[in-house]
Amino acid sequence: MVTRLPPEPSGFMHIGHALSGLLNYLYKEMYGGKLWLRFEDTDPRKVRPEYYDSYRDGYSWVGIRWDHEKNNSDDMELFYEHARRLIEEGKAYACTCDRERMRRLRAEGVECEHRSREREWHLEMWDGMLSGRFGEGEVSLRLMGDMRSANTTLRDPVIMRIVDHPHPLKGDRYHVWPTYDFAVSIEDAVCGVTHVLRTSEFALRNELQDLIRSYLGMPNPTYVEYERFEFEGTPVARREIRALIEKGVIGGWDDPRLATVAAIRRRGIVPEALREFVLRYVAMTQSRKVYSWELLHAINRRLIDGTTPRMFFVDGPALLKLRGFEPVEVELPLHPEGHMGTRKIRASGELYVRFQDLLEVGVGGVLRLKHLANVRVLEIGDGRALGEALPGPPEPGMRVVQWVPVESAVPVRVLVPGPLFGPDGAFNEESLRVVEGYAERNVLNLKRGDRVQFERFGYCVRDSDEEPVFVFTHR
RNA sequence: GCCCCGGUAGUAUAGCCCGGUCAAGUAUGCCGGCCUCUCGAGCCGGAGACCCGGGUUCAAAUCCCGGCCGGGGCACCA
Repeated sequence: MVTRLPPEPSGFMHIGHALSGLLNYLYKEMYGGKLWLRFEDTDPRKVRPEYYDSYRDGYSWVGIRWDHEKNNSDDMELFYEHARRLIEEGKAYACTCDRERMRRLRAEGVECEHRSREREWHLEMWDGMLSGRFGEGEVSLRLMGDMRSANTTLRDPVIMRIVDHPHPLKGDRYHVWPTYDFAVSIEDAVCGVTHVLRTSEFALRNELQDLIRSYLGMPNPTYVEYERFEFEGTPVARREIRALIEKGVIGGWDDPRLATVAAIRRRGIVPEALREFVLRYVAMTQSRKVYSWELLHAINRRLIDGTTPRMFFVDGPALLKLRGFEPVEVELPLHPEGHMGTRKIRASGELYVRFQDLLEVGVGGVLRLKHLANVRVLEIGDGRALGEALPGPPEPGMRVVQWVPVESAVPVRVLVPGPLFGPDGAFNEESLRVVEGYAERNVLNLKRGDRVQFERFGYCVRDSDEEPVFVFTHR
């Protein structure tokens, strides 16, 4: 069994590519087969050199290991050879119709006069294409298909066309490029691909690609189609994302609200979570699916929980002064199960706690400063309060809260991404909330990419080495 | 407009091909409880679905027909 990953290096890799890649990888692993990474880079105008690596990195990151790699652009001579053979055998012809006319005739199912020209003329035109005698759009090579087929892709599609634009890898060495269907058909056969697992927008092309191969005497693969993967409130279409970036609505391709691999990685999703997600929730059915992020987040949470240290972060802080409190240094576990060691915090009589907690406990109420002391609230003012430390251990029923000493508090910002679009398709103005507050000093020991769970707030990833800025992963 | 393909709880899936064991399983989310010095983890319990209408059959989520709804394709892009 041989499967393949066929990315077009023309934009950033997103979660859909990762999921689809995982499906191909997992299947070939299951059957002990081979996997190809093959770049579909036959449109010189769209391909950008930096995206080749973006896919290699992305696939590697999710844990995919491929057995072979190539670029379609490496096989230009092969495409030329097969194209010529098709003309010689009367299976392809040169056509000088302009784009508009070709489109109309194909829609109407009508053959043009070029189709019935003599073979020598087609051969001569083909040679002319290769030698640079024609400019872009003047001639193209078409497959002898079926102009009356209900499947419109079979109506003599163009298989080779002239492109006057340098290719990022090949420079201006080639001016005649294969179209997608021609390149894929040949490459899948050449690579020995036995199973094509892909999204269903290609379904109509199966018949065409099989036809091309039958003309060339090549074997066909088995096709398995499934719907594209969408996630709630998150656009995946490149042009849509590009528009958002250009409008300045989002920061870039790794904006944490996005579903690009760069974004979910930055946000703290681990690759194992994606793998488990595929096994558990992804089915190769053709029904429409819009996954909710919760499904992925729940898996991710379980995976990172045991190895993520806990720290204190107070959002919506209020200054709490404690009457009669002796400064102490407390040592608290980095993880409730105790296997991650401890951290220390020196606490004095002035602390930040969540104002909301104070309000909910109310004057006269008692709350527990976790691992520090019980406190009776004496007064609550505007963003400040006065309390009295009580001796003794925590008692059942007390609200246990996080706290940060004023003198060592680190001002922290947490970027909390939400859905970019609401269910009605309207842009979500609050898609990125910036939560400000104070965190314990120990957060400064965290490096960019390190995760923490801010207790009673959620899992976060440090986003910058210079500043204490975090990205919210999930609850 | 033409051509394909789908429709199981809020979400994603299992079951459908080979009709009965499905008064429909699982996960997540939600609600309630237990546990816990986090609103995290863990444990227990609860509510929640076969798009609609016909047909075939002793029996239909499963087979057939129609309708409705949804998705995709109709480039010298991939």
